[in-house]
Amino acid sequence: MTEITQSKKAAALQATLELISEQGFHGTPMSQIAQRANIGVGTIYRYFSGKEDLINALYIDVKSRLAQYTLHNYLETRPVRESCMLLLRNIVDYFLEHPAELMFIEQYANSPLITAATREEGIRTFEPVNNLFKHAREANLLKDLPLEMLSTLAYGATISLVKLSLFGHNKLDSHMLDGGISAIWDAIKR
Amino acid sequence: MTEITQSKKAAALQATLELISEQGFHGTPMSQIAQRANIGVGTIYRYFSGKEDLINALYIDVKSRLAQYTLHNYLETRPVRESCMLLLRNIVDYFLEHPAELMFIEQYANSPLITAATREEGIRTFEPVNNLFKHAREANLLKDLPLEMLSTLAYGATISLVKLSLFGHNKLDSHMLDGGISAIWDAIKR
DNA sequence: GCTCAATGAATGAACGTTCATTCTATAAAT
DNA sequence: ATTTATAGAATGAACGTTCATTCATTGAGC
Repeated sequence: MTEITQSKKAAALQATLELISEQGFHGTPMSQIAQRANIGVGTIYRYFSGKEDLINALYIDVKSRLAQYTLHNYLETRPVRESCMLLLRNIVDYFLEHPAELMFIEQYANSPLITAATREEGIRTFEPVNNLFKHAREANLLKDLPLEMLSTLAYGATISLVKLSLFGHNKLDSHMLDGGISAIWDAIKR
Repeated sequence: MTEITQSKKAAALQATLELISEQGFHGTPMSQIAQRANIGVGTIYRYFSGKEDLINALYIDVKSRLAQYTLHNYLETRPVRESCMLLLRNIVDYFLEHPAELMFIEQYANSPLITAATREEGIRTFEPVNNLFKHAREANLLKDLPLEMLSTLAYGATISLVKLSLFGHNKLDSHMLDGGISAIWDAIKR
């Protein structure tokens, strides 16, 4: 596969992300995706077996990019609390810079269009992040609640913080975001 | 409008809720909605001007039922902290009993299908709930962060708690849910 | 007999997917 | 160096299906 053909595949994924995050899966025709990507409709079917395959590939793509950025600047050697808050701040920063990714992930994380296999692969990309939570628990820094619950609470609150900044009446500055993240830490800390 | 026709309108809304929460707006045909509601397709158009009107009416319907139940057992005379946690617990209980409502609200709260007017009307139904947060702030019980941010954090975390119980590997018992809500209170309390 | 709620067949627009064809780039032959 | 052959990437018109919406018809209540 040459670089040019790779770029067509990538263009299809990017167009799908933009359009589906605004109009939804059933609301965006393949013809529109092709138009936005500046490629022929048929070309999409060279790289993806159909519309459902396209959205599953996009899911993996977006989720792995998020997982990678979440560990941005992370150093094993820093205190656990600091690392946890950095991690949440990275999630905030990533989604503030990539709102279409946020809308897409939020809409399709629990959708029947995403296959079980795709979902599992998406979870696997987040293992390094989960390991950090395990360290925090082992250091006795977290509440006596299931680890899954603590990470879910933190993630849910973090997403709502991003949405507030993006869609609220005025976006939040960096200091305000840190205040929110600190509040989220209070929720999970022992 | 007789009781029978009222029941047809309600049946249409209920069928729309069930199907759209599973299949999405563009994924559920009007014909299927009619079939599920045991009414003719044309009948829907007697009560709603079209598919978009139908989903907007449903949005108001669901949101007002949630707002009503959120104040279940609420007494002005109780301590503010207790009231706040009751309120969050009511949201949890309501959505655990009505998962289709949860999926619907989550999918369409930020959708372009919901008009600005509908959205505003939905917000208005939650005014009594927001007033409780204002009381908590005036009593100096909350963090020095914007009120909108605190309520958003609490709501986001609460929703994620419900989702964990509904879709997690094992649902959470009442005591566990209270533990989660207590953690959420820690996030917003001073 | 009149009114109006209720119906679902009919309609035309829009959809996902296919595939015969064109285009492009590299290899082989001279 | 030039021509020819081959492979497979790219295309979009065409197909069959599905959809939201309409409306002529039916039937229940008064």
